[in-house]
Amino acid sequence: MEVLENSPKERFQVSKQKMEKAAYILKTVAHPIRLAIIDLLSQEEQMGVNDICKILDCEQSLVSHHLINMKLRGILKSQKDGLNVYYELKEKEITKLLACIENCDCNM
Amino acid sequence: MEVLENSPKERFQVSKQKMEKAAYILKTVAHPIRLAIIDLLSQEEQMGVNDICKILDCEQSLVSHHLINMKLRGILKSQKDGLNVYYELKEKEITKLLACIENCDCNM
DNA sequence: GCACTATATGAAAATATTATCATATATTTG
DNA sequence: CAAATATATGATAATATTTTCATATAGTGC
Repeated sequence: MEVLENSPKERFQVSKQKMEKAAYILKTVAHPIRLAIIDLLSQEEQMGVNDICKILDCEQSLVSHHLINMKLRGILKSQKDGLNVYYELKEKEITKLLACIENCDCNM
Repeated sequence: MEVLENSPKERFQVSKQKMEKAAYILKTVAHPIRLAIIDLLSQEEQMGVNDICKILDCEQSLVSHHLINMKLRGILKSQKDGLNVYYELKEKEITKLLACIENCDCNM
């Protein structure tokens, strides 16, 4: 049984923080290139920067920026092997977002 | 049995479009105020603009912009009753996004 | 019609995100 | 060590999003 309840103000603060965190994750991911990267990495486990560039038909530098940013924000991790850097999903849960959105036809 | 397969290029185009659409929805929603509104409307079914303003402690004009934008992009719908305008989720599925994100602790 | 309330609108300012380009760094190979 | 390759970096430009403010519109009650 729940005994300690938060005051309305506390509850508000808690939910505010929660929303900020959620928005932060969503923003990190709300971009076609980034979603495509996540999609690739949900199928492929690991992938080198150049492969990603080729598949997405995207400039190396742009892809690199996106990868690094997503890594910084805790969505990806990477692993170096010689000249190559392999990126990987840090948190596979994130792929559920894509599934979740696909189910949600927001009549567009 | 699937007979017609897409060519790699077609497949790429399809997935590109899918990612753009998904990103569009995610962007619409990836903001603390908007998530808070969605959260409220997942509990309350319908809510007037002013109530939302008060609960979120947010300027009327700002809230209105967010509401109208989300409506425009197919996340909300609204209903007028006298002076008041009541907003409502158009697609309840969208609340699953929040649940989905909460499960996904992207170590932050 | 006047005052009041609720909501919308639009322009401008403030911020944040994304793309591009030139170049740096690091690793491998010969 | 020079050349080649893969990736990262950083500044800037291009764009997009968010906030603010002033004001418009529209409905209610007197």
